[in-house]
Amino acid sequence: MKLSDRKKKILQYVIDDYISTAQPVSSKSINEKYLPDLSSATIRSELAGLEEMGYLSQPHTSSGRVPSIEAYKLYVAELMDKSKLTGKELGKIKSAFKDHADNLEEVVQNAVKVISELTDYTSVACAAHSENDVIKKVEIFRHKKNQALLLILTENTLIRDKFISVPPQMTDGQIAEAAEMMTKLFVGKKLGEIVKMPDKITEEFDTYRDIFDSVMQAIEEYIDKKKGEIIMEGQGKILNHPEYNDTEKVKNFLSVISDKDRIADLLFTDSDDIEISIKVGGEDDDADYSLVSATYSASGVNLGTYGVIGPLRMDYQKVVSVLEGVGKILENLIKDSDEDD
Amino acid sequence: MKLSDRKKKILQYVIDDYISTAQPVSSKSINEKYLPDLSSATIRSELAGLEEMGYLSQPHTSSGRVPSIEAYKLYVAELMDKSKLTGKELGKIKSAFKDHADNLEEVVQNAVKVISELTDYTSVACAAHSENDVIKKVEIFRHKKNQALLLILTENTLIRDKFISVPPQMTDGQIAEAAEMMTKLFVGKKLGEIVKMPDKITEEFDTYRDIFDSVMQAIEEYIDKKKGEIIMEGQGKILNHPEYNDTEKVKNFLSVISDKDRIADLLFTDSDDIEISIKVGGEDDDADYSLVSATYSASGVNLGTYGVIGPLRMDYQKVVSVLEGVGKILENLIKDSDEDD
DNA sequence: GTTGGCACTTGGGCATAAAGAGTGCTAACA
DNA sequence: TGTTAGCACTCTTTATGCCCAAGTGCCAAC
Repeated sequence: MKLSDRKKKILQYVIDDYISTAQPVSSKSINEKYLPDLSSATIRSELAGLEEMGYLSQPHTSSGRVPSIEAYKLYVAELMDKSKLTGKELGKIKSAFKDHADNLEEVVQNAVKVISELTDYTSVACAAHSENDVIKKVEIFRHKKNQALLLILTENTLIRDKFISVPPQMTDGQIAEAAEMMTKLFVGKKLGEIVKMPDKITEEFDTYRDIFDSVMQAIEEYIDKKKGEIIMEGQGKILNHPEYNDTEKVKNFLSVISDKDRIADLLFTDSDDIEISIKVGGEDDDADYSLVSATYSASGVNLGTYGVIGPLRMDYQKVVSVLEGVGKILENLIKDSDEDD
Repeated sequence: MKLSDRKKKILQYVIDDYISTAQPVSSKSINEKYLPDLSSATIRSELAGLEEMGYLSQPHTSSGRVPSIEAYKLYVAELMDKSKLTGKELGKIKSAFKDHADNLEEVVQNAVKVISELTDYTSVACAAHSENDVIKKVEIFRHKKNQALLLILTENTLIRDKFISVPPQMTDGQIAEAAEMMTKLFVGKKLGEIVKMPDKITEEFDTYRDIFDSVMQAIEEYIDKKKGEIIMEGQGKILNHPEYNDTEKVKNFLSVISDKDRIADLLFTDSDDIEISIKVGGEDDDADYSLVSATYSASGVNLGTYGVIGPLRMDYQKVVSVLEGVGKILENLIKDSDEDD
C-alpha cells in the first residue's frame, strides 16, 4: 500500500490531536476538526489503511486510533509543523538568563530549568568530556604537608580539581617545578594523546614520578567518565501528563531517568552535527519515552548536550522550538564570554 | 485522661504494626500478635482512650486505628526500640565505601547512595557553608588575557573556584602578588569576619582593587548560599511504599523534594548538637513527610548534614540505625584523611 | 477492671445492566 | 472508482444492587 499524501495528512492530524488531547482519536473527530469535506466513513477507511501499514493501532476494537512509534518517527521527520515561540515564552527564556552567571555550568543549569518550565517535561543536560580537549596548564600547589591541590585547565575551562598526595619532604618549589614541567610537556596536546604517551616519558620524571602518575591518573579518570554531572530539572513533571497516572509507569520512568549513565549515553549518541536530534522510543529496550536534544559548543568544540526527556506522546513542536530558542541564547552567551579573550 | 504505661505499650504496638504492614491495626491483631493475655475488648477500650487523646484515628468507623502525627512524635521520642543493623547491612555499608574516593563530596555521594538503598527511602545530603570556616589560602592565576582563575581554600577544602576578570595589562607577577597579599590578610580569619572587614582595608589594595573586590564578592556569594549542592538519591523510592500509590501524593512529594531551598532549610534547622534529629510532619505546612538527619563533621566543625526523607509512616528504627552505621564510617573516613596533615 | 456477646457501620468485591463511543462492512450513489 | 450513509457489532465505562468480612462500640456479666 502506498502512503498517499492524503494518508500523510490524516496521520499528521491524528498525531497532532493525540498529542494535544491524549485520547485515542476517532474518524468522527478528524472529520469535525480537520476535514469537514470528507466524511467520517472515508476517513475511517484511510485510518484502516494507516493501521495496516503499522502507523496506527487501536487500544481496543471500538476505540479511536493511537500513533505507533513508527508514526512518531515519521511525524518528527517530515510531518510535524514547525512552530514558533510566543513572545511571552521568549521573554521567559531571556529573563532566565538575565542574572549573569559565573560560569558555564550555571548557565546550563539555568537553561535546563527554563526548558523544563516551558515544556513541562523533564529536562537534562550534560557536559561532554572530550578526548579532544587541549590542555593549557597544569597547576599544583601544596595544601597540607602531604597533600596538594592539582588543577588541570583547558582552553575553555577547569576540567579537574583534585587533592593529590605528595611526599612531605618535597619543597613547594619542587612541586611548582613539577607542575611547570608537566605544563610544558602537555600544553597544546589533546587529552587523548596524553594518556597514550609512551611510558618512557615517565623516565624524565623520575624525581617526580608519583606526582606525574597522579596527574596522568586524573586525566584518565576524566576521560573515562566521558561525561560530567548530569544536570536535571523537573523530574516530577511527568506526573502532569495523563498517560502517567499509573504509579507503575511513573516508577518506570523515574528509574530510567535515575540511571545517569544511561541518560548520558543517550545524550551522546550520534548528536554530532545534527542540530536537534529526536530519539523516539527507547530504541533497543522496550521503554516508551522520547528524547529531544541539542548540543552547545564554543568555537566549534562540542561542549555538551541538553534536552528534554518525556513520554512518546510529547509535544515535539513545542519542545523543538523551546530548545531552539534556548540554543540561540546559549550560543550568544558562550560567544560573548569567548570574546573576552 | 492519663497516658498509662499500658496505653503507651499499646500505642507502640500499633505504630510498630502500622509501620510494618501499612494497614490500620485492629484490636484483634494486637491481641493476637502482642498481647495474648488481654482480650480484644479491653484493648479496644484502650484504643478508644488513645483516640480520644489524639494519638490515633480511624480512617472510617469500622476500621482499625492509624497513628496521628503526635503519636509518631511520641514514638520517636520515647516509644521506639533501638534496632541494630544486620551483618549483611553493615557489610553493604562498608563495601560502599571501599573504593577510595577522591574527595569528601564523593564520599558523601556514596553515603547517600547506600543509605537510600538500605532504607528504601529518598536520601539527601548537603554540605554546610559555614561563616566559621577559616581561610587558609587565596590563589589566583591567569588563564586568559583578561581572565584568571580564583581559588579560595580553607583548612578542610577548596570552597570556591571561579574565573574572574583581570586587567589585561596586569602582569602574572602582579596577580601572584595580589593573591599573596590577600592570603596574608585573610589567613586564619573566619569568612564571617572577612566580609565584615572595614572598608578602609581596601585602600591598602588600591592597585589591586578590582581583584580584591572580586575575591570579596566570591566569599560573600559563598556565604550567602549558606549551603552547597543538595545531593539526592532514590527520588523514586517513595513509589515502593503503598501509601504513595496515588499519583497526586507522589506529585506532592516530588515537588517537596524538588524544592532544593526548602530541603536545605530543613536539613539545617536545629541540627546543631543533636546526634540524630527527626522531624515528623512538615511542621508548619500540611505536608505529611518526615525527615531523619544527622551531621558529619571534622575536628568539631560541622561539615554538613545527611539524612532520609520519606512518608510519616517511616521505618524510623531502621533509618536511624542505618544513619548511625553510616555515620560511624563517615567519621572514621574523615578522621583518617585528616590525619594525613 | 476484664470479658464475651451482639448489633451496627463501612468498604470491597462481584455480577448485572445500560449507555456511549467507535469501528467495519455493505450497498448505493456520483 | 472513490465516497457516503446506515447499521450491526464490540468493547469500555459507569451505575446499581447485593453480600460478605472486618472492626467497632456498647452492655451486661464475671
